[in-house]
Amino acid sequence: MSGRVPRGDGGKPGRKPQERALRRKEALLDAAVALLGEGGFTAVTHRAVAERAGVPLAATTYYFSSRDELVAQAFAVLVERDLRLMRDSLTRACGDSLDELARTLVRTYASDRGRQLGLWELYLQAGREPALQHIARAWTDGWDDIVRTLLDRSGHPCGRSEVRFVATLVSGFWLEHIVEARPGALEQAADMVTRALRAIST
Amino acid sequence: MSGRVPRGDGGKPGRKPQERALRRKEALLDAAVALLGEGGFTAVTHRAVAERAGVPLAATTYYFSSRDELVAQAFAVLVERDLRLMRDSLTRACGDSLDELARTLVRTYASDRGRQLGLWELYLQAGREPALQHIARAWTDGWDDIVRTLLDRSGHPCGRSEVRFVATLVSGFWLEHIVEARPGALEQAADMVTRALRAIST
DNA sequence: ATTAAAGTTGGACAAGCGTACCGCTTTTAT
DNA sequence: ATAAAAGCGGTACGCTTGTCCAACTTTAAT
Repeated sequence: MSGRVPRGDGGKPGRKPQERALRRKEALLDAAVALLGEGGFTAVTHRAVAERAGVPLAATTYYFSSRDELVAQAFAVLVERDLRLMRDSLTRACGDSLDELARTLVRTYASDRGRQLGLWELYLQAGREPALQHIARAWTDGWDDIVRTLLDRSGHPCGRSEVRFVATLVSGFWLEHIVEARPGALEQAADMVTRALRAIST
Repeated sequence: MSGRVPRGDGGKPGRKPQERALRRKEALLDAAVALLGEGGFTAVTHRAVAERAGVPLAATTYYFSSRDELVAQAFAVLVERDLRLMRDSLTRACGDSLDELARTLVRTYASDRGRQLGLWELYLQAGREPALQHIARAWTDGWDDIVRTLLDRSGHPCGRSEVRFVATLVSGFWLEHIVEARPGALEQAADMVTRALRAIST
């Protein structure tokens, strides 16, 4: 038999993967992530991903055993990148005042609508596919962690419940803004978050 | 030519639609709504809807000019039913205490996971398809209205911002619970909502 | 040098999809 | 009665999809 199954990750040593192959797999994931942001879940097809990554169609089935696995890995990458971007953006500018803090929280969420839509789409998909569950939870946990760090550093340390409170509220406003794009929603959200912060800091 | 286009809604009088046809269209919408809850957006195909409704395939294209329109109308029906169910359930049991109010708010959200998943799925889809925008907004507005009514009747009247605050918070917790299904999430959510209500009632 | 694994690829397959056609029956206004 | 509109539905077209296969080349351990 010829070379099937690049690495099920749990088998015998065999040969070590070649560098070019790793780059190809990465390119495929990048393409999948980009497509997911542009056209959503249904846009991530084998052919579209392959063409975008500049590789032949058959390469997609060589590196990913199924479409579900490709989508799952793309979801994981997307979550990882999103959390890092959010962390970087939030830890940089960090004012002391509650109002400024709220404004920073809300503003950061407002970048790259397509990517965020894709992210939420996959998050929702996790409600039906158990294989995506742990990635969805990792997103929530990571976001909670960022909010906690931010609150701590701003001189408003608080418990788990309060963190969940702020994180969920911001996520909720964010989702609404991404989907409905109502004018002035961002400012209102910032006001509400300010109020929430004031509520938990007493 | 024979009978094409049942009613573009905006044309000449022509003939009035027959009763059996209306029931059929309703059956198709019911089937679409059910399928959307069971299998999500992608499960709503012409063939699946037709089979479910007990009508031949061609009937779906007769009553709906395209799949997008079928999905859009199913979305509208789903929103309408959801809001009514929520309104009925909430206005019935209506305690006075903040804690009881919060618990009622959260508990009501916890019914029929599949239907809720489908609803959120379509809501998110509205972020990409402008045709769905007004339905998504109707859902948000309707939910806001229910929350306002509930707060008013419980002796905690408040302004628009405060209503948005509570509505978004509850929706956020709800969405998390539907997707991630973490144990104890409902109780935590109720506590947080209680805290939020206390924050806005002072 | 040999050999087996890994990587690579064009092409094909069955299945499912949205949609359109067109002959047919039923209703209804005249 | 008659004709037009509306309802009806079997069938098929063209397309996209996920997945697979068999042959080929490259890599690396022996």
